[in-house]
Amino acid sequence: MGTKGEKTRSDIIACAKNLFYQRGYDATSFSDIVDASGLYRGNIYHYFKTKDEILGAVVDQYLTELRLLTAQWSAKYVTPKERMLAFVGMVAGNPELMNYGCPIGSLNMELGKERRELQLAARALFDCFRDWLAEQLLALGYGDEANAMAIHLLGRAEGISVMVQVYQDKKLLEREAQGLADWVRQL
Amino acid sequence: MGTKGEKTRSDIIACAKNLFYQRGYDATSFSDIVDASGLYRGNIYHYFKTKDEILGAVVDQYLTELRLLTAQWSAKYVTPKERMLAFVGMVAGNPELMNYGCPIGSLNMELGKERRELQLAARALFDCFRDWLAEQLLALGYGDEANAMAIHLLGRAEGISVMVQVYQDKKLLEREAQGLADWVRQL
DNA sequence: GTCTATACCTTGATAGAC
DNA sequence: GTCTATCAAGGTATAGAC
Repeated sequence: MGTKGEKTRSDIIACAKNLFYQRGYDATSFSDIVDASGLYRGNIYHYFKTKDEILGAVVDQYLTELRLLTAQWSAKYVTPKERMLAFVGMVAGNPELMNYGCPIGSLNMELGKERRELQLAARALFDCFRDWLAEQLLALGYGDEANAMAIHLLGRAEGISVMVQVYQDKKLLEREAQGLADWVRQL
Repeated sequence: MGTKGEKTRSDIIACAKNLFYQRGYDATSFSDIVDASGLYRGNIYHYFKTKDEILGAVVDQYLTELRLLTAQWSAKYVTPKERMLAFVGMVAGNPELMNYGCPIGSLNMELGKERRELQLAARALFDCFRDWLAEQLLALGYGDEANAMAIHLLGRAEGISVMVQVYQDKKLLEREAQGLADWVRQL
């Protein structure tokens, strides 16, 4: 596999990732990806036979990024609370939420509607955060509850994403993120 | 306007409402609505010129239902807390959340992606719940915060919907709904 | 690995007979 | 108000020359 091919491939993935996030998976056509990438139809078909295949690669790309992100947080912050606050900070400091919502949440919701095979792959992105958060909660001394608490935290973050996207209100984001940070601190 | 026409029209709306919820707005084609309704293409075009028009009618239909629902809660329950618990109970007792998520939330998220004109109409559904919840919080003695608290409650409910749809876990729904009910009780 | 051309299907939308 | 036939546009998918 040559270097040029790898670049083309990753360009396609980056383009599709953006479009899927900003327009949604269904609303993005194969042609949209062709246009946005500046490549030729057949060239893209050389790498991916179907749109679903591209989605698989996009999810893999997300997964790689999320693993890197959580690893960086683990390296940068020492205490479990600081680490979880880094997660909350990511939500609070993401103004794109107002325009397109949470990339992971919106993708899962869309695929969760009668496309469960595809959603199962996208669910791994939630698992990634959930497991990392549960690790921190275990370190804080929570035992069996750690997993449920991690899902609670994730759900709160998703709820904030939804409301922020619906009302496009920066104050709302700040206020709710603050509330979630408080929840982490009182653990 | 004849009775028959009214029935046909409401049949179209009911069909589209179902499909939009179960598959999503983009994933539902005009032909899907034709097939599901059992009517003929041209007949549907007689009532609605575009798919967007059908969406508008579906949103209106939701709005009518939500207003009826909150009015019924207001009539059935006396205290503000009981009323808000009725809202939480609706979330807890809705197993369809596992399959398709929150109808209002998923519709808004989908339309919120570069289709803001359409999403603005769908936002009214959130406003309906928000205003009614804020009323209850005002009655509880919360002043300026009532609105923000109503949005917090709505957001929590949306977050639960997302996580339940993603993990399709009934225990998760029960546990999180319980937590939300506790939050209402401690107000 | 790059690019052109095209086949074929589904989409939203319409005109007009009944 | 009901139904049929059809439209142009845009969709996915593919073959094959370079």
